[in-house]
Amino acid sequence: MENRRVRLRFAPSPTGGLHMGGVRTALFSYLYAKKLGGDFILRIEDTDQTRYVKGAEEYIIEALKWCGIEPNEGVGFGDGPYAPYRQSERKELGIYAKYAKQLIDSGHAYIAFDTSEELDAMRKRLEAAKVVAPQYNSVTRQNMRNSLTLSEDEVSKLMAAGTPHVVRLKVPRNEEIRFHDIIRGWVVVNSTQVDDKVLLKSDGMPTYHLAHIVDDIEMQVSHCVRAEEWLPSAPAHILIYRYLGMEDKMPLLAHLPLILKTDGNGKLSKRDKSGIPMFPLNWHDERTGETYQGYREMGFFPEAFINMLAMLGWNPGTTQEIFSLEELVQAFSFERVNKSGAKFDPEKTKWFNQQYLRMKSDAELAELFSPILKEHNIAASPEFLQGVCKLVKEKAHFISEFWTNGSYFFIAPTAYDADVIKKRWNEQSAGFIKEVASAYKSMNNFNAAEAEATFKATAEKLGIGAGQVMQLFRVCLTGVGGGPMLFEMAELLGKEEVVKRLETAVNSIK
RNA sequence: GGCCCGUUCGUCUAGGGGUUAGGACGCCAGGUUUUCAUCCUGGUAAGAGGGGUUCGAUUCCCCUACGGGCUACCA
Repeated sequence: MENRRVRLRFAPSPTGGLHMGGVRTALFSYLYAKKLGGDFILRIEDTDQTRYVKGAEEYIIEALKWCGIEPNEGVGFGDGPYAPYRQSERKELGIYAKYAKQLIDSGHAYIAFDTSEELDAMRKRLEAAKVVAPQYNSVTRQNMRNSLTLSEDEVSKLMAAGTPHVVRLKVPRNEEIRFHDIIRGWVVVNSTQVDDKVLLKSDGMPTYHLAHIVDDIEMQVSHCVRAEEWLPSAPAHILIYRYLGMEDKMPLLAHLPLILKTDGNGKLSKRDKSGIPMFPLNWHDERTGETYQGYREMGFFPEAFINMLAMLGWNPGTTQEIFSLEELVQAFSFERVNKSGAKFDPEKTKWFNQQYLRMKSDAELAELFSPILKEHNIAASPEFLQGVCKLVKEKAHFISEFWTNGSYFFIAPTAYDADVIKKRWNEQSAGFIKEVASAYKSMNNFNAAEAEATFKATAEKLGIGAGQVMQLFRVCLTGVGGGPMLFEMAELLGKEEVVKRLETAVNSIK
């Protein structure tokens, strides 16, 4: 345990799109592994063949790549010294059966032949009898069909006949199980609360309980990081390690708090009313035909997504909120992870994206904006594009807003905000706009400062307060009442275009 | 129902026996920009309840309440 290499694994099961809670688990594991110069491993836990979803594994890999938290070992990342990293493949190697046998041989596990009908009947009986913990355990197993109640002869006979059976953990009665969690401290549970967990299913596949322990042992995993929902089964896991004689080599445990729904109560669901995605990338569920939007597709930067996720349940202990991945690696520790679940906040999530948007250079933004323009069949020079980005970035949360709020940079308006017209347009307006247009026309050096000076001079000449006509001028130029710096915008559009737009506006308003 | 985990502004959170209980998002107000947005400044708002321990408890302990998780041959 001491001085062993830091090795953390992210071990999702490919049963659907990886949601943000899973990404956060991966993130925290990645951060800790990197901080200590250890390994970050991706293991695929595909032991449930009935829930296996095609494409899920690829999705997980792509999502980790997009997030920038790439494993250095495991499925999709070049494997490594402990290959294979897919549990279905490891099962073929007989790894789990070997450990199960060891448990049976040492008297800590047994074979059970009960059918699901018999199991159901048992539970019904227990419930009817108002038994406090209706489960397969040290007392109820005495009335079931297993290698503990059947004679050796009967067992061999059933086995020889190929009778379906499972291997169960023989959990002792009334024993105190203590374990330490890095985030929660000491947790104590009485073994009477733990049921005789199935270790090996009747199809020969291990359950999660056996599989993850075997693999964590075999793969030299040092820390087992997972969501809080695993806390109740941790005592059973302690027992398995103990019976395997590996308790002293057990990974350190860290149970992460859950991410909760934005509205109301409960844990995150696939779809959320907030309009913020629950998945890193678009996820198409073939079974229902539904597509869930991803952060990537909605226009989030991976850095913003990761930053937001990191602050959900963890904090650096300072007031710093914006962290690059490298900074997170440096600052992270499980000691600063909260114990309680966190509702995630859509507004703050957008705010994070805005922060990252503002940090980008105009050239980078132009690069990101180009594909959107292409979709609209618009071509523009890099200089013009950067100029637009510079002006529109201040109020945007997403690159996509560059288009929704700034398409007028590329397409002259054909309609003018009716509210502003109604409020500001009067008998003087047309004359004023015409006057400005003609003044601009004769200018040689058309830039923001000159355009503004000329604008004001014209207003003064006509005896109009500049403030009265500014917004009107804006509407004539862009069609809308709000937007970036007015005269900067005029400079960018250029004299020709400005004059043309003003003239068009005068002719079409009213 | 049982077991486990949790509970500081609306949300994410800091702090921790004596603090004006701090920050961020949001919201509100003022200022700048003779428009809007940005930006700046300020404001709003919190330790579930009840018992202890203590000179003193948001902080430690207990109970209750509430929230969450688990209770499968799913992970």
